[in-house]
Amino acid sequence: MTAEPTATVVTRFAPSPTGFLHIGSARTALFNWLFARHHGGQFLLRVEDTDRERSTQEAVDAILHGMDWLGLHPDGEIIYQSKRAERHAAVAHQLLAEGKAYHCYASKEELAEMRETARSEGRPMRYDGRWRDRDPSEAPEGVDPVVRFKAPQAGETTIDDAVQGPVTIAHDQLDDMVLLRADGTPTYMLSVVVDDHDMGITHVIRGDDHLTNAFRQYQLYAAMGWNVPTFGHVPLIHGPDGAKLSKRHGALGVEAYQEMGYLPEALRNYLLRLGWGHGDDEIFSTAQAIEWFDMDGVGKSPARFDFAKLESINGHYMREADDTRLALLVAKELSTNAGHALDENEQTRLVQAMPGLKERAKTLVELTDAAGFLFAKRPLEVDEKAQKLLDTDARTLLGRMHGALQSLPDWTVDSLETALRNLGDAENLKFGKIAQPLRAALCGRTTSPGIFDVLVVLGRDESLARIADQTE
RNA sequence: GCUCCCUUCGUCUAGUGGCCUAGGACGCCGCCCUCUCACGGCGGAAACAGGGGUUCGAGUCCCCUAGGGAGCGCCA
Repeated sequence: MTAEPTATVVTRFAPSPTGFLHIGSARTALFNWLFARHHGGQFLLRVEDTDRERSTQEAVDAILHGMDWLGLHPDGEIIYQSKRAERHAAVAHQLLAEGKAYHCYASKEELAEMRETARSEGRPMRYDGRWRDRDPSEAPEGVDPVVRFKAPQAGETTIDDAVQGPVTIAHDQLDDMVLLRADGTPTYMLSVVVDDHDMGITHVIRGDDHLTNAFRQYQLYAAMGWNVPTFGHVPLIHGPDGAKLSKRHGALGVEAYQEMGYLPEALRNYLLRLGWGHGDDEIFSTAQAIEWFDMDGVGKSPARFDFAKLESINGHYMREADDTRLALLVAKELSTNAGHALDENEQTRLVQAMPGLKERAKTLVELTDAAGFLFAKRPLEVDEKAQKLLDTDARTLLGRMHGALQSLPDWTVDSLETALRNLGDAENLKFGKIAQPLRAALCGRTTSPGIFDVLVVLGRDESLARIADQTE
């Protein structure tokens, strides 16, 4: 792998495969993707699997699926960090040879003690550099040393962060970080820098939690004489209470959002709006998002996750979504969750009912539920509220409706509406008194799409049969 | 403990010294539409964390306080 200086902007998403694609990570990926697309650059994916103990193939798959579902397709090949350990180590050895790194033989106990005293004395908890200039001949027997970076001790570094603005930190706050473990494997801090450099990354857009890491990484770039990428540290997503995002509050994998019935474009729109703004705009097409996205629109403060707004946006996208696509999604939901595979007739009926259905649902789960009456077997299960509507008067009225509808020459919204309104007038009833019992009989519940649409979608035979079921 | 970051309606945000009597969206409340539920329309309540400066003028600049967050591993 070599640096590709051809593209002006190269971003990357670098998750560690230790679980699902976390919602916060998904947003980070989205920002990187958008930034790259906006600038006509590249968006690369690097799997940070150097922690062999915790990394799993399932997690890699989950991340890939999540990104795919959200439509965040990476450019180029996926880089696996674990496969690059030799190169990372080589860089460490180069640093060692140049006197910019050194062997450290301090034991874990010593390190712990160091932190303890530092803390009690009110100093930062740092490695004190005891092996920094010590002669290697003093090395204890039988101890495998780690390689530490010889970080500058005086002065300070300022990073002009694309999100946070200029941030300065004094060098005495940073200790000599470990580059190579005692077993010779590279640490994260080394690997990221080497990989980002080798991959030609120009913009490192990642979570806020890496802000202080950026300074150590900056020093590494400097020691190697490499160009330092632009950093952009985006604030983390918080829960509704302002604290860390908990599972209950949305700290889930994107597949969980899929299961909750959200559309990918809705989740994407929501995530984009969370911590980024473009004037008063709320809804963005992909093209608009790409056109408008830039780092200066990213907010500096952490945002709280709000399901209510996600639902609202999802409702918007559901209403806009294609009927056939929605019907397919509902069918899938039905077959996986209810074991009910729709036949061709049912599928057609579902598509036909979709315009009335999708306007009333905020998620695919609600949509599927609302579509239930279409496939219900007679005699219908009637829920409690609907049952209440079907009192004796209503049932006799249903009998008359049955009579009036039975003789209709054609079964269309117009003819049905005329017939039923006439009946209402004749009986001197408000139309609600007609529609509600009819809805209860037809759907087994008190809410549904417009009643004429329901009749048409169900068809003459099924409608009349369902009405008849409730008249005796 | 130390360092860094953050702070406009309940939430997401607009706002880059006068356009702010602080705008939009979600949510909430009321009304309208109406066959139910939604959608849609109209209207309403609702915020510049607090205190000092700078300035003719501060939500916007500076300082302090408070609150929140992150980092401080031979994890990533």
